[in-house]
Amino acid sequence: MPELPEVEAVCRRLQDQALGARILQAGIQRHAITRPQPASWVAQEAAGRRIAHIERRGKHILVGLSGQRTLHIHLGMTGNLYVTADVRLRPAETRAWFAFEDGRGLIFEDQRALGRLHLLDPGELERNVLEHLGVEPLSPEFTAAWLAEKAARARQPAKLFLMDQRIVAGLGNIYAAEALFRARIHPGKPLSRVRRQRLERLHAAIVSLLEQAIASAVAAYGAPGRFTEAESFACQVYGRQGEPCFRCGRRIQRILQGGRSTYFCPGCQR
DNA sequence: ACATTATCCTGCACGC
DNA sequence: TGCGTGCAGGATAATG
Repeated sequence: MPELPEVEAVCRRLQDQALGARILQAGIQRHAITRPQPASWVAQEAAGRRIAHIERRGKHILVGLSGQRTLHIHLGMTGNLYVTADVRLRPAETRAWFAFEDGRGLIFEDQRALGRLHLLDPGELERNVLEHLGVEPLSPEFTAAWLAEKAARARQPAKLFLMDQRIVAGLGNIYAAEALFRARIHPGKPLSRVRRQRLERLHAAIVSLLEQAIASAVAAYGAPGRFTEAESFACQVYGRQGEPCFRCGRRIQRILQGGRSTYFCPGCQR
């Protein structure tokens, strides 16, 4: 499941391989991924443009094209975006492809097809994407003081706070759970009831967790192929229901929050 | 106004 | 063996 670190790894690789390439032709294999934009329109509009810059915002990939258009891609649960040596050879789960002049191409692969791809003008990019995203957790803006200020008004469970992309952009189910474990905060506890010292610990945990995860995601993503959370990062609570906590030995529990699984240690997180 | 639930998708694990 | 069911979840829409 691509969260911020995996998306960052994808972007760095694209910056290495796709910058400057000109899109000769594009194809959308699964029309639903561009909704509500017509797939044929997206393909036609992308053709002829050059890849000028590539950025990440939260879990969103922004491929800046010539002529003030941005290819906006969200990988969803199972998506992957990479440059292939021969764009004529495309895997079955290809949802969209962008052929370069030199025969290479950009492939958007997505098994479950929950990912999205749009072609946006600057106004749409701002209104449809950027406006809805909170602070970048690895930017100077994200400080312990900033988190404490937001936390003071946070009434929802801590896990839901961390997963809300409008507050902090980029954390998903795995890293939210792991950060709370490291800060020893119960996922159901509103952050408004968490002491300042714990919040500082949470801030530090988020930053160090993401930095470590980026390093391993970049390393794991060196060769073509996909990554998994297991490859990119060693989880201490996620997916470990019933197994002993590495710190206190109690069994890791799984609960549902907002219809999603949350893993935590009942001994360490109170 | 807020919180919970359904929806989109596919593959896989599971039980009968 | 095979089939149906449920589950995984990021983000948004719809519902209560």
